[in-house]
Amino acid sequence: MTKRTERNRINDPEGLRQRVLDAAYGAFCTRGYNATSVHDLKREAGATGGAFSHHYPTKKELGLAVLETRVADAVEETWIAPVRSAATAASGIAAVFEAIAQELDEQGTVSGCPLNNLALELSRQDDDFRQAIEAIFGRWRSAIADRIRADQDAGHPAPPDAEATATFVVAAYSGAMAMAKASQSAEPLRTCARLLGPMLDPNTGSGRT
Amino acid sequence: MTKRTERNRINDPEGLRQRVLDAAYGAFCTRGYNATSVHDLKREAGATGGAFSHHYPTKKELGLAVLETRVADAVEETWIAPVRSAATAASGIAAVFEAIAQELDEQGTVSGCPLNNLALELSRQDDDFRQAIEAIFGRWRSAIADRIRADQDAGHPAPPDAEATATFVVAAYSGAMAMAKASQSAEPLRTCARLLGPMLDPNTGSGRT
DNA sequence: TGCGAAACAGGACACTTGTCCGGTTATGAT
DNA sequence: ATCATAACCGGACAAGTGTCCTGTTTCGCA
Repeated sequence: MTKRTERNRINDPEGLRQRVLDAAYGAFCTRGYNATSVHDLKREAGATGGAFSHHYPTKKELGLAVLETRVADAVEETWIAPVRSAATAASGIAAVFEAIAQELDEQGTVSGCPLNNLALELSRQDDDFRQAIEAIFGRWRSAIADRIRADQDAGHPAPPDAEATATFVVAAYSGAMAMAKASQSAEPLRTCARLLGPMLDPNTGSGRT
Repeated sequence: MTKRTERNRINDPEGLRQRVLDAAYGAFCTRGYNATSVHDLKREAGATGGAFSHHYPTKKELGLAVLETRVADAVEETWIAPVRSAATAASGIAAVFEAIAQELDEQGTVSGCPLNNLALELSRQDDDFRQAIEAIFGRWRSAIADRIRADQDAGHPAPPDAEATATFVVAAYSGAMAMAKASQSAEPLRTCARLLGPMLDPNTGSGRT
């Protein structure tokens, strides 16, 4: 009785899992976790109910998977790797700010920082989410702090307190992105990058007065 | 035959409206807009369905009312008024950071900045929300910029670009609060306040090296 | 005192939410 | 070829979602 359906189905568990993760990551970033229904995700990922809940039994498990894979990777690729491989912490951070600002200009709309979006929405909703988010924030901050310490050791001009400065950089970026989202403009990002620069490289501080 | 019910009902439209606003403000701050159902709000505010939708026909209208009254007032009271009446912009901003950090320590949990929470959740969900949020951000930033300009005019040590600095202060606070929420600790707030200080009052910058 | 409008009561309404279930198909090891 | 298991199908399910509707009660005003 179910003979008439397409008889060339193949199992692709990993592929389906990735499609679901991609759909969920995109939806969570633009619409948010609570505003996204699993029904929408099934449709966008092209997954049936059975397959969906086979891989991700609950929405929460999917959310954690999105955080630990997609969101963590995004932070790694857009922040950690560029800062680590830059000439100095100051130049690397400035480059990241500018790259993201340009990206926002190109695509016209501002969805905000994925980590920050989910952090504010889910930190108090569930402690498992909170811990996953805190861990990503921690790695982000540590990567910047490591880079500043490397500058210090190499004799480059660098702020004295690496850990505190790293916290400050992450905060300035997160807040700038929040304002950018509210105004749908990359301007707050560029403004903050400009004021952050002299702080990271004390030598360039007294250029304009 | 509804005679048996309590026959001493009195109409208190303004009081009910305030109770609903209070309940909604509290719920939106701690749980978020989308995670809060109107059913919960009815119960918490002690309002029946009829009364509720008489004053706030849709959830969106209630959300906008919460933004324009409660959230706007909160920003006014905790940020704008203290900064305006402080001796200098630097001291006022430092005092606000510390006051909020102490408040977080006392109550144990960190729900985050109400404006920021709603900004990230609703800015892309509905443009009416976005505009209301952007307006509050604008007033917040302007108040700080005005205070910096007043310092400049009075000959106090002050950063040169008042508008940009104001944006930076709001961003640093918003981001610090996001990290505070993720870590459930006031420490990011204090760290950022400490690094922000020398920037607002250039004279205290070279104290420690 | 009467009357129209506002305030409120309480439930109906259609729809969506997330999860679960019995059955079917594919796949790898034997 | 056999068989256990993972992968997948498609719909059922109860509980909730936001909104609306018909009455009833209160209240300002003439």
